[in-house]
Amino acid sequence: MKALLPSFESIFSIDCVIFGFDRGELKILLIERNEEPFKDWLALPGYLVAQDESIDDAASRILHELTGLKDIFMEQFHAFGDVNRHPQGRVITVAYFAMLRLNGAKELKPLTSFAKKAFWHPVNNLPALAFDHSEIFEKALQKIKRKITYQPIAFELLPEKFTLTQLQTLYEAVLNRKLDKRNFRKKMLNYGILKELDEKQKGVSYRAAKLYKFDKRKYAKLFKNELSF
Amino acid sequence: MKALLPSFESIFSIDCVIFGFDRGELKILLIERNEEPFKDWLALPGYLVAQDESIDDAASRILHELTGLKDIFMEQFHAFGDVNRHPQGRVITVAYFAMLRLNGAKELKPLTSFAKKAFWHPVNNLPALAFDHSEIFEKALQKIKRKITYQPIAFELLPEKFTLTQLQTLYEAVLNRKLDKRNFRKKMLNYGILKELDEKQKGVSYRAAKLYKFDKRKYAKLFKNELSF
DNA sequence: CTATAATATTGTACAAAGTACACTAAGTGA
DNA sequence: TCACTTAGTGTACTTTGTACAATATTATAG
Repeated sequence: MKALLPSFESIFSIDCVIFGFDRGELKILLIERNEEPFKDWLALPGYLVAQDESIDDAASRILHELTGLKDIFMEQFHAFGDVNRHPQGRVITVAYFAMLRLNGAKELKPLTSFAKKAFWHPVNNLPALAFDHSEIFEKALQKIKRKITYQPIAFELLPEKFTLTQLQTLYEAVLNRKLDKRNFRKKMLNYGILKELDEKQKGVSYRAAKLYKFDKRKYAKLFKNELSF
Repeated sequence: MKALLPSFESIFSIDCVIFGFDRGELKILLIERNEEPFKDWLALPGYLVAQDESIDDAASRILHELTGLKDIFMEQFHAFGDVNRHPQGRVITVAYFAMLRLNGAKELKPLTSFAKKAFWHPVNNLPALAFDHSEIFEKALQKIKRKITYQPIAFELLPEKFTLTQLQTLYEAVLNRKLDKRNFRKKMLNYGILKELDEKQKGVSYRAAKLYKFDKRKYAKLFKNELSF
């Protein structure tokens, strides 16, 4: 397909901010770059969009190629288009985020040589990242902080069965502040979107907590109502 | 500046959804196109991004060239990147929105021949728009519906001095539902971000209402708190 | 078996915010 | 001065948010 107006052509990329939650810590997925510019630097998984793919498709493909992860639902959140954000030319990027449960200890394995490796890194103490990726990450963090207060995205980060304490720890990690235990439970249970299971936590050396599941049906009914913290 | 990886080049555009509020009606700014494709169709103001301008700068420039409007603060809200959204080739677009007061009866006058004219159109009964612009508009409308519930964007749509009834009518137009007068006033006045003036409405053939101003100082203090409707 | 250590679980009183609802006041103009 | 139109106001009730601490349960060590 021939472009119409060559003087307006730009290079276009996707960057992904993938959040995970593991042992009480919020993490994001980084790659170590294997190509210039910023060779050997840490960066968000990101690459160029081809002409024959939608940006949503490109996001899925790129994440897969750089990390091995497939079938991750990502949501677009911002385009970054400063002229000099890429040292070698004009590159506009659209950033996506996703939330991911880490329980399966999913294998991370780049499928291309563009990334040396992919790995999880705690969001606290992030090192300097390539390009404007630190800025992109910050914007994503702000986005999920807001979003967790009105949509049940937290459940995407937890294993299917979880305890209320785990849920609370996650909220605290994202919001970066302590919440009151009794009030948190009251509020969560009141929403009626948790299903209490007959099972209990296993393998802990203290009183085991009840396990819960997120009840998608009930949530769908309440969809217009928003949560707030 | 030479592009690095020619096979990844795309054309890149900006589209603007500019909301205005006039005589109780929510409106948006449209242009009539003067170029193929979609010649003579109505469309959102939008054009291509040059290689040497940031996307934010491009948005301001494009709005100015197509409508004559200057110094409008726009906020980016979504990128649209389906492969076939433009009939003649791959064009990725980033959409911006803004809120504008129409009181000054600002003159709309395209500076380029790309648009025959620019004009306000009520958001109800919008005609079919060029490209995927109807979809872009819908997304913008959803965005401001959400946003008006937690940020005082309503004030950008009203004249500097306004009555509480005008403010309420605006909220009702954006949210597309009736609100209770007493509760609305109680809530608004409670936020403490309105300054009551010594003036009254003029030129009405019934009891004149008090005029208010939005108090930016007080709002800034409360910035972390959000409104909700 | 008992004691200890660790976390799970629970309730109440108060404050703040949301909601439903209808009459009186003020200004205009005939 | 009367009729019309919109401005302006309050109360009772419900819901939600918030501050705060003691008891229950289980695992493990001795």
